[in-house]
Amino acid sequence: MSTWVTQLRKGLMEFCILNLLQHGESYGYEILQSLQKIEELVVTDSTVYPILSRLKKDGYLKVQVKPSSSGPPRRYFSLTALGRQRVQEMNTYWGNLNNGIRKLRKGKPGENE
Amino acid sequence: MSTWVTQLRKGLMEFCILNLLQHGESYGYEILQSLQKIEELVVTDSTVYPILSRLKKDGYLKVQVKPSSSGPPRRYFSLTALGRQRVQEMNTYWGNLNNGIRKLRKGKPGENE
DNA sequence: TTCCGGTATACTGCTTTACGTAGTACTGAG
DNA sequence: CTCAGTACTACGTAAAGCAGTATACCGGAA
Repeated sequence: MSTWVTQLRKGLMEFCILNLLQHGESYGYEILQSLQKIEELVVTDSTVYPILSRLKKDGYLKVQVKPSSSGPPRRYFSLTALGRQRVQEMNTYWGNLNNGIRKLRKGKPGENE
Repeated sequence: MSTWVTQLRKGLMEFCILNLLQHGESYGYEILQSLQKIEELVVTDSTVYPILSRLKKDGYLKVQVKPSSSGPPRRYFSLTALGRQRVQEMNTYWGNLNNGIRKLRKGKPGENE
């Protein structure tokens, strides 16, 4: 992966995972596969698991372990209230950021106020 | 600045600066001020200068020093052919990335193919 | 005139943080 | 026993940002 993309992803994978979990609980391995389906978001498990731990530690996710009939028990993660709020804020910021960048591309900022 | 934003910006500031320079040459201090005008892109000079050095070292920018009547000489940066190509690619990637994230938010990826 | 403070302009060292590679480990089915 | 499913960790790397440095010019005070 180009080094730029690696850098660009910082913070972004966390953002993606939180957005994914808005659709309902999921576990690491499944999240990983969901992300594989979008070319620009392909990641490895060593990226996903640390993010999940971090988000849990910070109170954005909660875990519930459930047995799997096809492997070790799954750790299902779901958003806490704090987590839902966080995604909201992140989505807002992401939108603004995109607007900013669009402005930047259109013309020098300040030329349109 | 929230730590998330700091991380999110990795790779992004470089992207922004290259896009800015598509409008014509500019020097560090001026680039800095152009970015200040967009709330989400406010940055300090200690972020901008290293990026400019890096981009020059990698052949994406070229420099031309010109005297200033109000301070030390300015180092004007402008895109090289390679640089122009790079911005192009980055913009494409950025567009795809946004699509991917939009998909992620709409529904679990894979549910719409 | 000389000095001084402020602004324009440029740079660097060090810290912090997240992604990614590589490696480990355990469970259940065939 | 091997393979897929599932989870985790150690370590290296690279970019953003804080804090500090340095130089050129200008306008006002002494």
